[in-house]
Amino acid sequence: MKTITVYDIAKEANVSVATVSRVLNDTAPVKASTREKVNAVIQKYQFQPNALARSLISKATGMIGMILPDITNPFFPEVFKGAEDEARAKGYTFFLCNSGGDYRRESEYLSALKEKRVDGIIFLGGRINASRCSPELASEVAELAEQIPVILVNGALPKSGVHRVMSDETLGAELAMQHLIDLGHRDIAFIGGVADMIPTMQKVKAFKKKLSENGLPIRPEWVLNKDFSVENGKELMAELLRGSKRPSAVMCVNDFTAVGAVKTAIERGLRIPEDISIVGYDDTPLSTTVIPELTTVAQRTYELGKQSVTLLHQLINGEKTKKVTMLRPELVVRQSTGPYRAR
Amino acid sequence: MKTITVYDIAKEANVSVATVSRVLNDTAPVKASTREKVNAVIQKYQFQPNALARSLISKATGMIGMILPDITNPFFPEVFKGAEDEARAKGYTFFLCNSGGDYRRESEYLSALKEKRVDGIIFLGGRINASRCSPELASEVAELAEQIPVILVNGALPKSGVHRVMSDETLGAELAMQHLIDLGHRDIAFIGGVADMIPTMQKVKAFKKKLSENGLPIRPEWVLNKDFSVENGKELMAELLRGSKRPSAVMCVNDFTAVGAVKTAIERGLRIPEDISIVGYDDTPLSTTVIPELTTVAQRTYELGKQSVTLLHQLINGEKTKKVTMLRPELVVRQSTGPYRAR
DNA sequence: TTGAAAGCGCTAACAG
DNA sequence: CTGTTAGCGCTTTCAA
Repeated sequence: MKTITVYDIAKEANVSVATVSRVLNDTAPVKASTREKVNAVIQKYQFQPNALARSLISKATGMIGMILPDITNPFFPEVFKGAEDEARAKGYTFFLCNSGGDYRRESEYLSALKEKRVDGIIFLGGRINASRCSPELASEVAELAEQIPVILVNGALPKSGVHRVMSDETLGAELAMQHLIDLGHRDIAFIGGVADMIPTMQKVKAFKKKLSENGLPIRPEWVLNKDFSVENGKELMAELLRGSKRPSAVMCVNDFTAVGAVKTAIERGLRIPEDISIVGYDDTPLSTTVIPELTTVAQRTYELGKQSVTLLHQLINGEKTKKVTMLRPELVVRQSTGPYRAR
Repeated sequence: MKTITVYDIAKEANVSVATVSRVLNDTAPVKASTREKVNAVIQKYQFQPNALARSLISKATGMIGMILPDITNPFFPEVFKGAEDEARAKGYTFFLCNSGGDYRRESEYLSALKEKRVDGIIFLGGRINASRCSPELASEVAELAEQIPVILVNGALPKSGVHRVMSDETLGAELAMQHLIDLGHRDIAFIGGVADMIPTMQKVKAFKKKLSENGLPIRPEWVLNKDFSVENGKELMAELLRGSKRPSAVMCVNDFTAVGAVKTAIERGLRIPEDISIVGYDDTPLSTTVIPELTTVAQRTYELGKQSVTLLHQLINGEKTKKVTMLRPELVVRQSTGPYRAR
């Protein structure tokens, strides 16, 4: 089936392709009668101009690429949704690239997106969370960012001026800790996360800082990392419970590990929050799904996506914007935390 | 910054653009020394050919569009992941379009994807689940499917031969019901879903069929629909519990409503499964997150995505494929169901 | 207002 | 093996 082009329209409407283009884009005055005639033919054939050909000339594709580590982690769909809602009005469509946090795949996608000439890229996870991101990996992104607008979400690249939108995870962790301390807890543990990923490091640092500030000892055996899964939450909670003394409160790196922690605690016959308080992070839908519902830190995930697009759009239009946008997280108190009770 | 093209490469390497193209695509023999020379220049400038220009000629973009109703529902990211994993190896990139189930937005995206000349489209939710999909809405997709390969996932269009990959939801619902009946339950309710959406209808039908087959009465007040949310699960469970007689088992349209049902049941002091059995549907990650873990029906979500791409790829290559691929769901027994106990 | 013609960056005959 | 050239489908001067 022959694809129909502006030439076909032009011929049938007895005008030139230039005129067809003009009515298509409303880019120059066209006599009303001519316009109607052309539109009629366009209607008749349901003609849609080839976006590829257009983009080839205009140098704009209306496409944004989003690279993220794991779309099955409910945090990311929320970011995506925020981004898409903001972008749709502006006429963008999204490439979604699931990197699995794998640097190789990130590179492949970066390259593919560049070839496809996306107007901008939103990058999450993977290398931009690594505490020691290799110079090659970093400069790959930094160099790309000089050709195509790039926004880093909740991450950073060593000595590169790439634009970022961030949730203040240090503050978030402090909020959670302060809450626990206000409830009278003194024996607090931290579980989950990857020790050399920046978000984890920031949280651990805030955790320790809050302990110190309040004259509480830091017990190394109460700072357990591994990954971000429910499974890991279970394991680490079990490990905590194996110790001679058990904490009265546990701060978790995210909602997944918090859920795991809750499950293990309950299995072991502990009541939450009477026997042990647990706080999550991210405020994913998961947190209201568990029993008891999770006290957690909301990092305004949706907003993260939205802001990224707003910024990206400004960048694409050549406007100057601030390098770092910091979003303020909020503590959401639900059922999994309660006052300290002496045993 | 000037974008560099094959001409720049050609000039610097002292060859013609044709030769550059040849080494780029390995489409005709090139003398080894020439090839090296060209490659060196390509390396030097980190040249990447413009995919738009390529696609304009080749009539293939390596892009697949996926339209789905709600990326924050964990069912869909899983489908996406299956699709992407399969597609990545084949060199495709994905447009992800979140329709919100809104027909208007579906149409907008359909149109945008067509303009962008995607190689194929995977369509989920929205109109293809409506029991009475208007002829215009249906033919919009059907007509598009004659120009671009389209796969419908877990849905259908009235009298249209569009290719589909489906999970057998009738069988799935029967499996769940049989399980409850085998456990000795006779007072079974069904909650959740939208009454005029096909997946809900199929499940309700299977639900009723199983009751009849086993000589059990169908109580209209025990078939409650509204939507697919956790909130709705809570509400409908509450309504069930308000009745004079309460069911000993509840089948839910999906895991969300099942979680809601579990929460309300526990709040009301019921033990699960001792006092009431609850079964979900979809086997989303949610189901292992709740306490007790959900007995549910796995519809092999990941596989759904994977198969869609396999099929789409065949269609794109002009191969003949069967119109309907039916995947067999499986019952996953966990903790939320148990034998009937007389009260 | 309108048309002719020159590209956008690349591939693919067709010659040599 | 390699170069010339004509497009792919559209927009955009430049003239008329």
